[in-house]
Amino acid sequence: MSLRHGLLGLLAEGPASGYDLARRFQEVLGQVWPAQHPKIYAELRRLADEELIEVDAEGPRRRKAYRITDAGLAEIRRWLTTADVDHTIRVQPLLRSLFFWLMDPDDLRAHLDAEARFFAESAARYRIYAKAKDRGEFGDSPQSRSMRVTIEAGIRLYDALASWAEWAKTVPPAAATSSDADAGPAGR
Amino acid sequence: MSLRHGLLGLLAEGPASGYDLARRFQEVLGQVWPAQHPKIYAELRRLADEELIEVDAEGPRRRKAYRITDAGLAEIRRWLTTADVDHTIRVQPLLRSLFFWLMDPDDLRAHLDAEARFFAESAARYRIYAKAKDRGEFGDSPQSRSMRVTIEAGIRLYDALASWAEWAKTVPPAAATSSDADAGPAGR
DNA sequence: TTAGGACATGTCCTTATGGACATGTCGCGG
DNA sequence: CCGCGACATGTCCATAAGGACATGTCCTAA
Repeated sequence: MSLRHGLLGLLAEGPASGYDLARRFQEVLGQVWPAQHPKIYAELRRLADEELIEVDAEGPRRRKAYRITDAGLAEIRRWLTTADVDHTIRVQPLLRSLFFWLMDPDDLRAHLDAEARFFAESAARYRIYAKAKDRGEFGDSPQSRSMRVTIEAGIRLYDALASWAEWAKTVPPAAATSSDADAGPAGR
Repeated sequence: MSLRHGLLGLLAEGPASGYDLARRFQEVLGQVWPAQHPKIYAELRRLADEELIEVDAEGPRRRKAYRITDAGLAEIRRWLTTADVDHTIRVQPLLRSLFFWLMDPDDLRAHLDAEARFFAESAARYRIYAKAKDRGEFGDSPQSRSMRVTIEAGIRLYDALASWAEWAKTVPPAAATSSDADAGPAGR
């Protein structure tokens, strides 16, 4: 359950409404931590019940901005320092790659081309963010520095995946010269 | 819902029981695609209901081995070639890094040390697998080649994260010289 | 003045995931 | 022959996540 702490962390930067948070989540973490608004509104209510956040202001259109409380700040800090990190890397392309041997070589090449392109584009997108930050467009607050660190992770991860996809194209699907006997259920 | 296709893919390599599949999932994909046995058994039953797999043999201790059917093979191939890839990279350390500014610098350094160590160890673990495969310990079937590709992704991803964590340690937490005025709710 | 788009918050249902708990079998070593 | 560890399969519950559907407001431009 990291959404909870994601929200607390974002609220630590300053008051925001559920709508704001949904947008920020989508923008900054869309590729990394998807969260749709129903989940966010529900979680905000729960956080408010537990007094980790409180209503800061009510605006037009039923807008309700929340502010983090001292208890909330303590909780996010506790999470950051004492809670175990979940090291699971849930990346579907990795799962798929286990089964590449089931694919027609031409389909596979096309697939890897598309994947490499996608990863490279994602890396480029994060690079643009990083450049903007390095130019000072987001100021130089501690928060923006942390964002820069997150962005760097995105760049490195997507670069790694892009180069992996390129490399994967160079791996021949099966032993080229020797016995091709045991095709098993995969035989076409 | 990729567990379904994960199971189909593993069964495409040959018959296996739920227990076997749970072990393989844990072994090969433990860090990437966690799946505990209750889910696996339930999904196998559903797959059998839809006749994408069928019972291959029953052994001692209620052991039931499943075999993929032609329909199942067609389904996994369909998934691999036509289904959209989910490009979400669900990595909790990235989410956490957005909030590093909330951490005490010493805690953060210790945290990044531990993270770097963990990522480097994971990369090393995958490297050992890769070496074994390259020495021919897993034979040279198409399946093992795909596994080699998956392992390579693991290596590159963990290397990227390890170097990122090292790099992150070199980022000063905030503007060193200039104004340190607006501490906001984060002020200690 | 009115239609459309961005703002803003929700309900409801289904499926997924994690984790605790339960049950029983087989083989082996002491 | 008895106990233990690996084998093997499940139920049950709580929470998380995804996605469809619903509702209404405010502002702006045609």
